[in-house]
Amino acid sequence: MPDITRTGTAKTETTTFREVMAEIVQRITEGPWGPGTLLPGEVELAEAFGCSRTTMNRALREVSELGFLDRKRKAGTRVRMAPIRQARFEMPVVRAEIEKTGAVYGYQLVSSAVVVAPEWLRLRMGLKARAHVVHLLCLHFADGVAFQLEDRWINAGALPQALQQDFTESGPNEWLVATVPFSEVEISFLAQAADAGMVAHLDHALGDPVFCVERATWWQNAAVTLVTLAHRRGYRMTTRY
Amino acid sequence: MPDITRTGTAKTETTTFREVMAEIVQRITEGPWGPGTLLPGEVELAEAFGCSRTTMNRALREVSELGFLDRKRKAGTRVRMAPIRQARFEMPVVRAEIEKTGAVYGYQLVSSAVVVAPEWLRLRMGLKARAHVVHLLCLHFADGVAFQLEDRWINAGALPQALQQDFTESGPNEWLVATVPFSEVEISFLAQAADAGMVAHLDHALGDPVFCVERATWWQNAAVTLVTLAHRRGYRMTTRY
DNA sequence: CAGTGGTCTAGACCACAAC
DNA sequence: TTGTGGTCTAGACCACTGG
Repeated sequence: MPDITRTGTAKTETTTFREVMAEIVQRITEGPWGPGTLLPGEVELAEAFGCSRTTMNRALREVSELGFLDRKRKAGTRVRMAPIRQARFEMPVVRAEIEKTGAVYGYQLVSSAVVVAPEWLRLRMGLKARAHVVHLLCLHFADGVAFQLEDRWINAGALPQALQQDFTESGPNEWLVATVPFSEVEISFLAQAADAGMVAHLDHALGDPVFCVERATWWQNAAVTLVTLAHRRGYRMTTRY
Repeated sequence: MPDITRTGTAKTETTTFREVMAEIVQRITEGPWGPGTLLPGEVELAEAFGCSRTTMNRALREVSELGFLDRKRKAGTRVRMAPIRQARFEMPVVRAEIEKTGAVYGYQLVSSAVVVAPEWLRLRMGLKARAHVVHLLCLHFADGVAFQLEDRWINAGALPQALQQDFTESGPNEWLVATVPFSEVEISFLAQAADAGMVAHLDHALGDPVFCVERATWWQNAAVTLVTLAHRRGYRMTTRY
């Protein structure tokens, strides 16, 4: 057996953990390692693949993160009976999402007000009684056609700068990500019946099914903002894996 | 903020990469490393944190995967101006989703038929003309209440066993994941108006907004199955990060 | 061209969990 | 108790890319 190890200058390319990953995935999806198979230990695999245990460990760890493997100490590495079906959606800023399709992005502030938080919002975000919030309605256009209606609440207690901010030229989202960049987020996808606001600004009839994304944001345990993004007819959020 | 530190009472004197991660994330979110900051090199950081460069590399890599950092050779490691907003949804098998809430899972086959694929399906999945498909309607219950309506098409050309399979006792999903375990998947989320089938089996009125998940699956470039999962009223798909 | 991250290695100790 | 994965280390070479 010729020496294939890393220092060799042979034509055999160095064994990288990505190659090992690829081989493992292939053995799982097409090869001999069907669902439920118990894989050999790391040491044995490393020998068989001609790499160090460290490299094999990384390969197995990453394949595991892809959802194919289940790893437990002492129990070993086992091919999952069913892969972990996890969908990963990138949530770009609306502007980027629209411009990526080649369309021209447009923005319009529909309404802006400072109000006392309604009760449902206080409960939803954990606000104090009589907390003041900024309530915004904004429209995002793709090539002049309404694409998304943004209904946003900003907690003025946590973010008093929002009271002074001017949202007539650019949306609150872009201002927020620059101001409160890293925060805890809860995202929901849901189907909603079109209300008057959506009918007025999007191409919907009253009661039409509307695909909505709701995003609540906290920063250092304080509620920052809650936003509902209503999309135009036929919108779908898609991903592959 | 996700809990990065190891669960349990790790008391080791050695600096683990999770601790390093936690510290880095804290410096980014609350500390001195605001958006745009250029971090010191790995070697310098490793010294400062009292760990090896390998460990620091792993910590930085994982923080980077969380979406906080942007790493480039020669350019160095920089704090992102805006975090990568990505939502990650786990898509459990319905049974698991229902049983996780403590409810009792129930299943019922509504209808089953072998038909020639309609044109829209042929186009959607890339099937040959006159391809035969199995068309199933199934119901999933939580504590006896209809939870999800499954409208599934299976390509009999790619999966002839489906023609013999009996789906009266358990759903096609569980059979499929055991038969075609790892495949390429396209998932869409959308809002649909309730049709007659949904009205008949779920608690919907005609035209009600229904949250649907559509999943198309291929295996080795052959279309396997297309399924639409219609959910009951008020269903939301939620995730935190 | 040179600096930074990307990765590999060999060896070691440890934590968890199955037996 | 013991086997398996989890992780750390020190040192090394390499690949990409900014200046």
